[in-house]
Parts: sequence; structure tokens; C-alpha cells
Amino acid sequence: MVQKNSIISNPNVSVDCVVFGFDGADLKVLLVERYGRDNLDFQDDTLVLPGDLINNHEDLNEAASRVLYDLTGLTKIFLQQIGAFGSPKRLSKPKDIAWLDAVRMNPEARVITIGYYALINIKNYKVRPSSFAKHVVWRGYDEVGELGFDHNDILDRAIHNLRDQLYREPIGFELLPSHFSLHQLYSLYNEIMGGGIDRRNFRRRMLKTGFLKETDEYQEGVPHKPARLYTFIPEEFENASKNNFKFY
Amino acid sequence: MVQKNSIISNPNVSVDCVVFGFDGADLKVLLVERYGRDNLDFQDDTLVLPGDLINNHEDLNEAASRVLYDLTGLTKIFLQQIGAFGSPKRLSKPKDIAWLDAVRMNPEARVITIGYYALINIKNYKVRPSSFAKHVVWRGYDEVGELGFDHNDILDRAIHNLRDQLYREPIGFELLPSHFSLHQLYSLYNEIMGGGIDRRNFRRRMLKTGFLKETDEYQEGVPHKPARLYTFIPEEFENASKNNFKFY
DNA sequence: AAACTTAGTGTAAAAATTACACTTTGAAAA
DNA sequence: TTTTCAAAGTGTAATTTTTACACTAAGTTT
Repeated sequence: MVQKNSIISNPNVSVDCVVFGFDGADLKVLLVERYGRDNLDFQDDTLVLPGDLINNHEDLNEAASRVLYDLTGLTKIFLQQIGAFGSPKRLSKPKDIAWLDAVRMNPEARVITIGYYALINIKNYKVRPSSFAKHVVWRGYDEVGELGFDHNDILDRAIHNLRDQLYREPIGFELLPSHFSLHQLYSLYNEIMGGGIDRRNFRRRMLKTGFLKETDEYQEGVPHKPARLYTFIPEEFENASKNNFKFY
Repeated sequence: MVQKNSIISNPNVSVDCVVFGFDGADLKVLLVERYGRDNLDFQDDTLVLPGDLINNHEDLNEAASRVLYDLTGLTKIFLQQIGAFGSPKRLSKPKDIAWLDAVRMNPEARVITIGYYALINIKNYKVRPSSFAKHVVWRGYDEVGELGFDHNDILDRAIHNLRDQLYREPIGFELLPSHFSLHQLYSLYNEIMGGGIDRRNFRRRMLKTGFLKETDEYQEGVPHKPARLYTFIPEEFENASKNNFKFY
């Protein structure tokens, strides 16, 4: 068991990240095939959320950022904690136990995990030329099957939290390029909220918030009238948040 | 150091509970003077949230329930997790270190805590005839000063979460007797939300939800017109939640 | 030039929200 | 017994927000 100098991982606490991306049509989740931490030969075909034990001198958010950096090469990813998952049974499926036995220093240890969700612009994501690369997959949110450990629970809480926040904080923009059409924004909201949003009303409402600024740019390479692109102005959001303001 | 048979506490994970109560006028928080876990002689005058290390075979919610049971003798308390607090510096104030040294088996251990908030009907609470009793105090939310550890952070998240949920889930009723006047309910909402709610509009809105049922009872012992008492019907809330429904 | 595809736009009806003040009722005091 | 006090209880009109809904505009491809 290799352990880097002075980096001591805590046997009892981990982080797991639900990484959401949006490809223009579907909400996607980044999953990894279960692999060995310091023993990459061991692998089963179970999909899990990316995660890791925390290091002892590391903040929780730092641990989550580290996991995401290792996975994507991206820093400054939007990250939000969604809570702790600590059932004593959370690691007790047979395959989970087998994996822990093969990979963990003390496979019996009680592990509490702290769940996060992350939002990334899927276009920025490149599979890293690392040991991770061949084990990573984007899955449509609806097509995620059974995950290892209690990761379906974490995913449930993540999507719930995401929906909850979508109209309260300007998080949707994290999933889009910095310049985007209102149609892209609409599709994103409509997809995440499960459909049924009126396109015209949505457009009006969003423009009325005052934190979308139109640019001089237009969509390119589309076989129809190109849409104007807009950009999100964080300062205006802060501004609007102070006064009365209703996002939705 | 006494340790009950087969109950092994995990050195790295604790729970802390923000216990809210409402006395009819002010939102209160239950605080304890810092005392020794298995060494009750040690005590400083710092106030902290009630909490404890979790036991190794115990779920997180169970741990929080246990803490609350030990403190209040109450079971079935409303409990909601508000997240994990894991800064590596969270236990590093001098007095915090002194306390840990005096009380903990391994005072150096990295401890992540899982925060909860609990809502109790303050009238049901009796100081238990236990070692806790003399160290427990209700403090008005506005009068909570500096707490030990990072407990002010936990309190901040708790109040934020409470406000957030107040109009989404029927949690306010947890703080009231089972039969209550609309005035009590109003005061509760107004106090928690920081004031400014219109009394008449509030009353109409609450009655319109359909999950308040009027009883034949009236306030007693008040030197003015006694108010009719109402009761909360959970089934009607569920019902209303399914259809359109807006709480507020 | 016609066909196709998405962009972009307005209005009227319904519903929800807000602001606001007087009467009722019971208990206590005079 | 009458008066006073304190909170209970009640309605409306103006404003704002939300909703439902269908056609024209513009650029690309055939």
C-alpha cells in the first residue's frame, strides 16, 4: 500500500461528488467505474460517483475539489455540499465489501461520506490523460442504473438540491458556455425541472431579472435563424438579490 | 476513561444539534455549558451546542437522537440534518484545545461534525434530573454570544435552513402545542422570519391551505377575548402537497 | 423560389398579493 | 353594572404576477 509522504487519509470520512453536465438536451452525470485507489489493477464494473477518503489536514471542500481536479483537470468548479451520508450499512453490499477488501487499508472502517454536487460546462471537460481516463463515463440522468455503495441516495439528494436551487441561485449558468442563447437556457431549465415550462413566459421572465445582458454575438453554424447570445452578469444578480426581486 | 461495553465511539465524527424552542414570543436555542464526556468534573463556562462523537454502529440520525434524548428525555423529536462541518481548524481555539485535552481520548483527532437542527415544543421540555441538568440553558436566538468550537457557524446554517423550510414544510407546528391559536402561529412565523408579516393576510392564507382544522376549544385564562384553537392535519398537508398548492 | 427550422414577439384573463381599519368579545377594573 | 382594556376576528379594492396561447421573421437548405 503506497501512501504519499505526510498525506494521511482519514479512514472514517470521505467525499463523493455528483458531477452534472448539460449537453444541450440532456442532464448528464459523470460516473466512474470502480477502481483501486492505490491499486488501479483492481476494478469491477460497478459504476460509482467519483470520491475519495479525505486527507487529514484537508478541508472537506478541498477534498471534493481535489477529487474533481484529479478527474477533470478543472479547478474553480462550482461545488455545493448536500449533506452527510452515514448509514452503518452503506458499504455492505457484497460487491462493495469485495472492493473495500481489495483496496482499503482498513476495509472494515466505518465511513461517513460527505456528498457534493458539482456543475460543469460539459464542453470544458476533456478526459484527462490519467489513470482515471478509461474508467469515466457521462450518463444521462435518466439512464443511471444501480450504483455502488449508497450512491443512488446521494444522487437523489443531489438532483433534489439542484432543482431546489435552480430558481434561487444563478447556478444554471455554470452548466452553459459563458455566452449562450435563451433557447439553451430554456432547455436547461426545462430539462432539469422535468419539463412543462412555457417558452415565451420563461424568456420574458429571465430578461426581466436584469442579470442577463445581450451581446452582439449570434449562434453560428445552425441551419436556421441564429439566436442572439446573452451573458450572465453576477453583479446584477447580487444587486437584484438585495432589493425585492423574484428570480421566478 | 470509562467506556461502556461494545459501545465504541468514532474519534473522527460527531454530531451537534441546534435545538430550537419557541416560548410564544422569542425563538430560543438550547445551549449547554461545556462539560466532560466521561469526566463531568471538567467544565469551563463556554457555551456550546449539545453534541457528541458518534458510536461506531450508530446511524447519524440515531446519534443526534441519542444526544437529544440524553438532554431532554424526549424521543421522536423533529430533526433535520443541515450538513457537515469539517474545517481542519474548527477545534483550534485555545479553550477548545484545553477542553479536548481534558476530555477526549485522542484530543488531536480530526473531527468532522454533522450539524442538525431540532424543533421542540418548549413546554414539553423539562430539565432532566441528570448530570446535564445544571449545565443547560435556553438562550434567545438574538442573545446567543460566542460559542465554543465552530458552533456559531452551525447555528447560522441552522437558522438559515429553518427560515428556508418554514414555508415549504409544515415544521412550525413542531414548535407549538398540538392545539394552538392563529395568533401563536403568526407570532412564530413572524419571529422566525424577522418580522413584517401582515397579520390578516397571514391568517387568511393559513386557513386557505386547508391543513388547519378548527377545534371547539378556546384559549383559557387570558384577560381578553379568547382565541379559537386550531390543529394541524398532516394528511391534509400531504394531500395539498400533491396537487397545485402553495403554502405561502 | 420554396420549404424548413428555430427565433422572436404581445395580449387578455385569471389568480395572487398587498395594504389597510373597524367591530366583537370576554375579562378586569372602576 | 358600567366602563375600560386587549387581543380576536373580519373584507375589499388596487396592484402585481402568472398563465395560456399563435403568428411573423429570418436564415439555411433543397
